[in-house]
Amino acid sequence: MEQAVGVQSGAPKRARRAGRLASGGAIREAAASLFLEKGYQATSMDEVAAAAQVSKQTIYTHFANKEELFADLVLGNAERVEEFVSAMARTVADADDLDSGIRQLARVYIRLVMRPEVLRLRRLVLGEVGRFPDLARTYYERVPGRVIDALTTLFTELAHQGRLRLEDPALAAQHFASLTLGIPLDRGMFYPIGETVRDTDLDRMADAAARVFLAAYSAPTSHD
Amino acid sequence: MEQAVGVQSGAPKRARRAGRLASGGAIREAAASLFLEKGYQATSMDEVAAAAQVSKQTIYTHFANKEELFADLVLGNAERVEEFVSAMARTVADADDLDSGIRQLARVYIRLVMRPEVLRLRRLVLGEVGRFPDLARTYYERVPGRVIDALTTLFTELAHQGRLRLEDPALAAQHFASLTLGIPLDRGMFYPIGETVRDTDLDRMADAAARVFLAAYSAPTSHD
DNA sequence: GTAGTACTGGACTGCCCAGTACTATAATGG
DNA sequence: CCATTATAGTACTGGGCAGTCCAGTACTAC
Repeated sequence: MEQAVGVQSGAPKRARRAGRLASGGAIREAAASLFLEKGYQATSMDEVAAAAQVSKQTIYTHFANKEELFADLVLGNAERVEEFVSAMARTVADADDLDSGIRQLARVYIRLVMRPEVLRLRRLVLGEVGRFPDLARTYYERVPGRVIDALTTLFTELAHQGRLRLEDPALAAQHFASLTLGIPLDRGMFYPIGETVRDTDLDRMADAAARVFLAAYSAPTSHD
Repeated sequence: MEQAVGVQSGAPKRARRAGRLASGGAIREAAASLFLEKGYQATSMDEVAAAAQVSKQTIYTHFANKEELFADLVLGNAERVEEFVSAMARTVADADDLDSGIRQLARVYIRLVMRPEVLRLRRLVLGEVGRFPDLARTYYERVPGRVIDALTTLFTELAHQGRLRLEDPALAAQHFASLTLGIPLDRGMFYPIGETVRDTDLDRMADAAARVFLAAYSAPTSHD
């Protein structure tokens, strides 16, 4: 039972990466692709190493273990929500009137959430709620929860301006989010990717959601 | 390497089950509990056998393999949706007026979906979309999709009676479902069980959803 | 009583996987 | 030119798990 005799004579088959620690990015990418595709348990560290064209040992110099790699993927892009949050405020501010602003807001929102990688990430996190409950909670707070908070702030402002009529801005934000995402999201979660809804259909649904929202919340003596 | 010498001398430690095939039920129950608690991959057949107080071999006489046991759990209670579907129609028919009927409908709907075992089942199915895409699709069609269909039928009827004003009953059904379930469901999916929302809070949310729905869809010259 | 059936209990096979150990090689910095 | 560091490559450990096999036991029907 000889072990690690180490008479390696093979020629180097793989180009070294240029920069220091540059393989960290490749590992992240490979892990993201595999986890999102196959799930946490079904993805082995050997597969990640192969996909990243990296040795398994290298993964373990960048990440303590599989769980940490997973958490990095789930929360890694959470800051990018801020971009969307500020884009939301601009969308409404730049609109000609409130109706078209709300309609446009619904359109960008639903397109953001229905992106295949977002749906896959949601599935991934939900599937592991049992194993990583804290991660799921943190993800919810930082991503969908953050958007709801931003909507609440936005609607509070619009109510102060007399452009929306509402008592509870948080509730209105939830109603807007539910109406906009609603069924497409629920359905999209259950159906495998590749069956993405067409953009024109998403726009139609967003417009319908905006119509219902405005019927309940637009100020009676607004323009139009 | 002797194998299966078979000098079993232990006394029978476990009472035999009375009826023929009675252990099938015990296996189903144990599997449901474990799968819903820990997920598909993290649950071993040995655990199921132990929880059902049944030998592993017995499981394999009732179910061809782990996958089939899983599918049985996911789709096993799908027919029970019909009970809810007919209860829905009755809820509205029995109500004093349309507003209270819709409000009551929202209340029973949200309570149905927010039950912990429903949330867990949804998580379980979503987490395995990658492995069992057909199962996820079938589950969606038979359970949440079935409810949407029933709502569509109901709203079509109410529109014919002149009690709702709508062009697209399917869209209205989706809006009703989204408004009612919406955020509580989304949030409930991400947060571990045990943090169930109080019934009074659910009622408050249901009433608010009904209010928005009626603002957009109730016929202008209705009673009240 | 005899045959059939449902079951127990446990061993066993074959496989997979997270994480580690160890040696060898390339790039970088002094 | 040498030391350090990141990396490759690969074998290995320790463990788990699906599914099978087999010997033996209870219960039922005839």
